[in-house]
Amino acid sequence: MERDLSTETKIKEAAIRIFTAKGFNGCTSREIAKEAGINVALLNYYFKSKGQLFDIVIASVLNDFTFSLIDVLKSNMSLINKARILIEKEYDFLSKHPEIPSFIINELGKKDKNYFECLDIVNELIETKIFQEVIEAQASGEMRKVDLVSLMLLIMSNCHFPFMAKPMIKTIHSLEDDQYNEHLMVHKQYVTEMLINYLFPKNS
Amino acid sequence: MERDLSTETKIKEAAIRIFTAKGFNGCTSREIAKEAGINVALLNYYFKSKGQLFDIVIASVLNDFTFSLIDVLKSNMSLINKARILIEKEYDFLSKHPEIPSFIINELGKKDKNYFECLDIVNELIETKIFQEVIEAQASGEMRKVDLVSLMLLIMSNCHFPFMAKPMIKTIHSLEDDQYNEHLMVHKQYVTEMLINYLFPKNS
DNA sequence: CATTTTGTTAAACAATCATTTAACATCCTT
DNA sequence: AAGGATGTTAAATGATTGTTTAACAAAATG
Repeated sequence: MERDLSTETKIKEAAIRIFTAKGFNGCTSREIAKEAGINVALLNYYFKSKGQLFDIVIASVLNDFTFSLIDVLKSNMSLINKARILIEKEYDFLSKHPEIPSFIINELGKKDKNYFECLDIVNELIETKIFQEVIEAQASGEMRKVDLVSLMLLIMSNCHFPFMAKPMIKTIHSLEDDQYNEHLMVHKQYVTEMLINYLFPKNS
Repeated sequence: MERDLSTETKIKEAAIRIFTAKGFNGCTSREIAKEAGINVALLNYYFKSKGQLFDIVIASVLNDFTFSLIDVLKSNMSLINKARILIEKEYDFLSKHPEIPSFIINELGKKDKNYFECLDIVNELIETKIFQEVIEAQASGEMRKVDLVSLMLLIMSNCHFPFMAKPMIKTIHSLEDDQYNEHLMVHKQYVTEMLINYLFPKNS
C-alpha cells in the first residue's frame, strides 16, 4: 500500500512525523533521514538545513490544523450550530493528530518567528466573515459578549488541552490509551454543552 | 537583595529557571552552570547528571504546582466556593509561574517515568477527602455528574491552556505582554462563571 | 599544625550534532 | 551513446554535547 513518493515528499512526511512527536530540539537530522529511508546529506540537499525543513513542517501543520475549521465557518449554518460542529470537527481532527496541539503550542512558544504571517489561512478566516457574524450575534443578544481573544481561548482550551494532557492524565489515573480515548469522547459532549450554554445563554 | 545561597540551592534554582523555560532538550548543562554562576563540573558534583538534576527539578515543580490547591481543598468551604477559589488561586499561581503548564505537559509527555508516584501530593490530595465530597455532591444533585477525569480536564483546560497559549495568541492578535495579561484577568471571570454554571446548575 | 575531606576549577574526553565535501550513480537530452 | 544535470551516498569537518579527570583551594578534623 506504499505510495511511490518522491524523495522530497518522503523527507517532508518523515519530518512531520518526527518533529510533531519530539519537537525541534528533541530529534536529530539523522533520525529524520532514517525515518525517511535516506542519507543525511539528502536532507540538506532538498531542504537547506534542519531549521528550514522545520519551518516548512510547521507551516504545513498550521495549515492542516486550521483548514478543517474554514469549511465549517464558511457554511451557512446558524452561529450556534457552527459552534457545535466546530467542536465536533476539532475533536475528530485531533483524534487523528493528537500530537499537534502540543507541537504548535511548544514550538511557537520558543521561536519568535511569526509563522502565521505568510499563511493563507488568516485571509481565508477573514473571508468567512465569521468575525462580523459574531459581532452581530453579540449585538442582538443571541450570543454572550466575550471578546475574540476569550472566545478563541474558551474553544481552544476545551478542545486542545484534553489532547495535550493525555500522557499526564493517563499516568495519574492509570489509564490505557483506549480508556482515555473513551473519556475524550464523553468529554467532548460535556464541553459542547458547557460552551453552548455559556456562549448562547438563551438556548439553555 | 541577593541571598547568600548555598551552591546546591543556586544550581537547583538556576536549573528550575532554565528547564522550565526551555525544556530538557532545549538547554545544555553549561547553560545551567552559567546561570548558576558556577563551573560545569560542579553540576555533576552535586547532582550526578543532567538527567538527575532534571528529575529533581520536575518533582519540585510538580510539588509547587499542586501545593496551593491542597490548602483550598482541605478548607471547610462549600464545594461551589472551593471551585471558585481554586480557579482564582490557580490563575494567581500561574500568573507568577506562567511557564509551568507547558513545562509539565511537555516533559511528562516525553518521558515515560511516573513522576507522581513518589510524591507526597497524591496522598495529601486523598486526605482532603475532596473525592468523597464530589461524589456526595453529585449524589445529592448539587453537582453535575461528570467523572473525575472530565472534572479535572474541565478545570485544568480552562486554567492552564490560556497561559500555555500566550505566545501563540500574542502573535495572532499582535498583543503586548501587558495586554494579554489583562485579557487573562477578564478570561478568569468568564471561566469561573462558565464552570460554576455548568458544574452546579442549580446555582445559575 | 598536619592531614583528610569537601568544594571548585580548567582542561580533556569521547560521543554526537548539523552541515559540507567529493565521489559515484542515475537520469534526461541530444 | 556521450555528456551534463540531477539524485544519492559515505566520509570528513568542526562545533557542541554530557561527563570525567586531575589539579588546586578551602575547610574541617585530629
